Parts: sequence; C-alpha cells; structure tokens
Amino acid sequence: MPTIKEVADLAGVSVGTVSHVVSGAVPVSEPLRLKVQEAIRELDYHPNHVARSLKTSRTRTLGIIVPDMTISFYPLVIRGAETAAWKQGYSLIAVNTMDGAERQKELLSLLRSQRVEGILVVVAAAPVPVLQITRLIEAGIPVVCLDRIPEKLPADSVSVEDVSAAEMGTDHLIEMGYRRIAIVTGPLSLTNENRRLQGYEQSLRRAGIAVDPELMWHGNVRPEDVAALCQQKIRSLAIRPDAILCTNGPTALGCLRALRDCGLSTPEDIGFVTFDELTVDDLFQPAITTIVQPAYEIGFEAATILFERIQGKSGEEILAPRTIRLPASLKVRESSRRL
Amino acid sequence: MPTIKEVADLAGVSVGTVSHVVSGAVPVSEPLRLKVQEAIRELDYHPNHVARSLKTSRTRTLGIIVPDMTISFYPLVIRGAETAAWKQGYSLIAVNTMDGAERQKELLSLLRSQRVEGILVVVAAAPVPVLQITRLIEAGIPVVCLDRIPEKLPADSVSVEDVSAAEMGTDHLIEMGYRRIAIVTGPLSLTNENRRLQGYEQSLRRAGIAVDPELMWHGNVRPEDVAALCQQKIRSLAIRPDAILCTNGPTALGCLRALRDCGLSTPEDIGFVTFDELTVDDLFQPAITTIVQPAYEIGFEAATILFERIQGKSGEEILAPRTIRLPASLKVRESSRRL
DNA sequence: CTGTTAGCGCCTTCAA
DNA sequence: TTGAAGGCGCTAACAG
Repeated sequence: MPTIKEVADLAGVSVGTVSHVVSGAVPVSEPLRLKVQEAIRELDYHPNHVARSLKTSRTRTLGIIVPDMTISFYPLVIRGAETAAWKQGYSLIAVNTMDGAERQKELLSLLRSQRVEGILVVVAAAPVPVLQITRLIEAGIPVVCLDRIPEKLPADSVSVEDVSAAEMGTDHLIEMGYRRIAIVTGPLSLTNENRRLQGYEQSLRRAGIAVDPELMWHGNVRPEDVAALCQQKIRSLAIRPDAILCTNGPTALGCLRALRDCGLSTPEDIGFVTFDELTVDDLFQPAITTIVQPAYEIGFEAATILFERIQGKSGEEILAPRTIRLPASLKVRESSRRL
Repeated sequence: MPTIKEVADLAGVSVGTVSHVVSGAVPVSEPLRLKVQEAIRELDYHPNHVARSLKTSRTRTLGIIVPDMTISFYPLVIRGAETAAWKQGYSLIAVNTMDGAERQKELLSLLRSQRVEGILVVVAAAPVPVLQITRLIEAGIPVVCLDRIPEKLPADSVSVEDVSAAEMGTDHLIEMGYRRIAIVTGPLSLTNENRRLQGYEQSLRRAGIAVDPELMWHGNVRPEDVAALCQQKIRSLAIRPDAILCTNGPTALGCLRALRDCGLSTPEDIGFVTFDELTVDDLFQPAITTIVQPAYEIGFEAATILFERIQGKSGEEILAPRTIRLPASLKVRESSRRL
C-alpha cells in the first residue's frame, strides 16, 4: 500500500505538497498539482485514514448499537443515520447487542477504543447499568439514545411520541366500537413500553372505559414467550377481550401466533392493532392496522443531533439533553375493522 | 481521553509495562500488574485502536458492502459475517450501495482508506467495472463476493447453489401438476439470475416441457417496475401461465402486486414459488412456497474464507479463488398447492 | 521481568 | 507556494 511519501517521491515534491493537494486546504500551483495527481493515480494511492485519525484525533466515524438488525425496524433506523452521516463525510459502524447487557458493555468499550466520535444507541432490553454511558458522555463522546429511552440518563434522545402514538391506536379501536381492549407490552423496564401503556390507559379513561388489570399483559420481546403468555391469558379469561393492542413488533408476532393457535382470527373474532409494520408489503393477510414509527427519520434525526454535539463540543457550556419525539402515523387496515 | 502514558505515570511504571499487561503477551509481575490494572480502572483507560492499528498495520476490521440492508435477506448475511468476525476479535463496518455503481466505487475507496483487512461485497446491480476490485485484491486486500457473483472476477465467492435451487423450485411446481410455468427474473447482468434461469430451463426440459420465451420475463429489483412488467405480460398473453417462479424477493413482491391488481390469487388462480422469504412469519397469507437461501451461513462462510485469506496472506503462493455454493432449501406452503 | 526508544503515515505549524 | 520536522498513541524490539 503506497504512502504519501512514495507519492511525493514519484512526483518529485515533498510530502507536505502532496498533503496539500489531497486535502485541498492549501493552494498548490497547477504544474505541481498535476504531477501529484498523476502520481496518485499511478500508484493507486489511498490516504491512510488510520494515520490521519491519529494525527488529527478525528476518526470521522460514528457507532450505532441496535438490539438486532434482523428486526425490520432497525435497518431503516441505521439507513437514516447512515444517510445523515454520509452527508457529513462520516461513516457508520453498526453492531448488534442481541439485547444482552454484557454484550452491550463490550460493544460500547470497543467503540470507545475505536475512537468513534459519537454513538447512537438503542439500549439493550436486559436491565443495563447506565453508568457506562454516563462515563462515555463525561469522556466527551456524545451519545444519543434512540427508540428505547433509559430512565435517568442525561443524554439526548430521539424516539416516537409514545404516549400519543398509543392513544392514537387505542382511540382508533374505541372509535371502531371495541370496548374490551387488551394490551400486550414488552418489558416494562423500558420507558417506551411504560409510556405506551400510559397512552392506552389515558385513552380508555377519556372514553369512560374502565382500565382492567386483567387485560394488561406484560411480556418481553421474544415472540415464543409472548405467544405462551397470550394463549394462557386468552384461555383463562372468562370474557375474552374484543380487541388487542400490541406495543411492538416481536410482541405482536407472538400474540398473533397465540390467536392462531387459539383458533381466533382478526378481525373476525378480535380486533388487532400493533406498533411497527409486521410485513414489508400490505398485500399480505391478515392486513394489520399499524402504528407506524418514522424509523428512517428517527435514525436521521438522531445522527443530526449527534453532529450538533460533536461540532459544538469545542467551547460553549454543555447544553441540556434534548428530547426529540417524532409523531407516529396510523395505517388503518383490515384487522381493526369491526364486523 | 487518557493515554497509555498517563496510565504508566499513575501506576509508576513505564509505558512498555502497561502495554504488556494490556496485551497479556509478555508476563508482568503480580504487584506491578495490579497497580497497572488499578490505574486503568481509575482513569477509565481505553486503548487507542487507531494508534495501535497504525503501529501494527492491522485494523482488525472488515468491510461488508450490500445493496440495501432494508432488504430482509441482507441483515441475516451481515449478522452471519459479524458473528464470524466477532469470534476472531474483528469488527465489521457495513455500508449500502443502493445498487449504484458510483456509490460502490466510493465505498470501496473509503473502506480501503480505512484500511479494512478484507472486504465482503455483494456487487451492485448496476453494471460495475470489476477493475477496482481486482486492484484491491492485487493491493493485498482480500475480497470475497457473496450472493451476487460478477463474471470474470478472480475472487473468492460464496453464494447459494443457484442452478439446483431453481431446479428444486421448478421441479416442485412440475410435481404439483403445473405445466405452463413462467419465470420472473431480475437483471440478467447478474450471474445468479442467469444461473437460476438456467436451472428453470433444465428442469422444464428434463420434464419434457417446452421452454417458451414468452414465459420468461426479465425485470429488475424494483418492485414497481416488475409489477408493471408482469401486469403487461399477464394481460397480453393469450394463455396465462398456470404458475410463476420468481428469482428474488423484490421481484416477487412486484409480481404478487401485479397478480393482485389483475384480480388473480395464489394458489387459486395461479401457482407461485419464489426465492427468498417475503414475510418474517408464516402466519401471513398468502403463504408463499419459498426457496430459502441460507443467508446467515453465506455471511458466516464468506467471513471465514476472508479470514483464511487474511491469515494466509503472509507467505505461500496465492491460492486459486474458491467458489463456495451452499444448498438452498424448499419451504413448501400454500401458494404451490395445486387446486 | 522492566524500561527505553524508534518509528507506523499523516497533518500542521513554521521557515524559506 | 513549497519543504522540513515534530509529534499523535502505541507496539515491538532491545538493553538492562
């Protein structure tokens, strides 16, 4: 791999001159510039970003940590972040925690060693000590939480407007005439799940419907577990709910499996609304009414905020953490049609 | 961000000693080791991988280039590669080309500047000059092509056993009693598409069914375009095909939309088989019979080969390119059931 | 076992 | 406008 020195030798100039034409920051006379460019082409020279980063202490790299990028929501988030980063000449290194606390710890440590200039993180579902993240921020590496927001973490965060999104879904079910509406959540250790639960409750109260603890089923993000939970609940209940609201995709999949296994279909036997798209195309049945999060925008917005922190880092006092909440939209399909 | 020197000072030892306890390569006496570890904890020291890489000229980083990781097949591939990399202490930097030739060029250049030790690449659908990749390999950066295999590129490659996979799908349709089987492909500039087409033809011939050019529809990987193409074909044909085989996911989505828009459903009106899973869960209808590629294994295997190249690089003659073809499996569902 | 030191490739003053 | 030189933080000899 040729170095800047070899380019300089071939072009018959000093390394400084080569550096100047590469960066474009300092003007170089036409003839020298051409000679240098010719040498670069000839040697197929690619500036060593590693050396550049060491010198400038800027890696032009961001990290993004997600639970599992095979969950369709996350690739969109990553793409949004990638686009924002690309515009700034940054690249992105994306890693999966598989919702493990230990793994998340290792990955944060790794990214820190890689000297990424900022980190976007969807915290793992496993209860995670926020101390590590706090230290990261104190060490001057900005962190933006997205999607899932941990409690008591003084970091910027970008996610969906959880409460109103859940209200939107619940209101819709109520409008469609459903009254006995169950909710299936993921782990309540995640703030979002709590907020969505809260939106659901508010919506019911506003409509004068009693909030029934029997209809609040708290699971996790593993479809198998949720399926078992829902089956047990459905079978044990004296009166079945007439509709179900799920607060995230994996949970919804589990719940739908349970319905199928109980011989119930939607919307015929039960109304159904969930957060997050379950299929890539709406030609599939059952067509599920969905509370769609602006995944791409969440990633894009989060990266944008991260850049503000990165750029503003030199100077000014530390600004208070920003909390961005983007609105969800409701995609009404068959599953919430009252029959 | 503390440096090794600060750790050394705090622990009252030399930087060499700190380096030794961090790497574990050279034994250090118990008392000193403890002091160093204490200093590391105290300062929250994270070794600077950038400096390390510059010194050792090993970044312990791999690049992976995919067309678009929001296509569900690719996250699995990436995860497979990530797992293999993780085991070797490597990390992965994943980027999307959006099937653009220019973008791919920039990304290869970027990864090269980042000094990744090897690159996994799913080449862009846009016709791409392979020269850049050849140069990369000549420069000593191993490249493994996966999924899509460009012609005439002396690189390792890992993909599915295209011909027999297509045969498997076609044979299945034939067995189910279908005779007038159409095929919808992506761009024929991709070798895989050609091979799958070839498998389809072989299968028909072996069954004594004439290969009808009218039933070979060549599109691209944009569902909208494919939908338009299929609609036009279906409407203009005197005799409709009784089944369709699609050679990839996006193409299949387009084709299914066309069927819907023509008022046809599967399997009632037409049999349907496609490469690649279209939904995350088989509780959705229509349940499509699918030729499933071992996506995770493709990524894992490709990374494994890459490591062999990376490790074997020092010494030996250059080995001939390896061509790995993994078998697909057939997931039979409703869409191919003859009614 | 421990300390010292010379670069890895590049950028960035600083002089000329 | 061009060239020379000092590190960035770390590892890997090598010397003690």
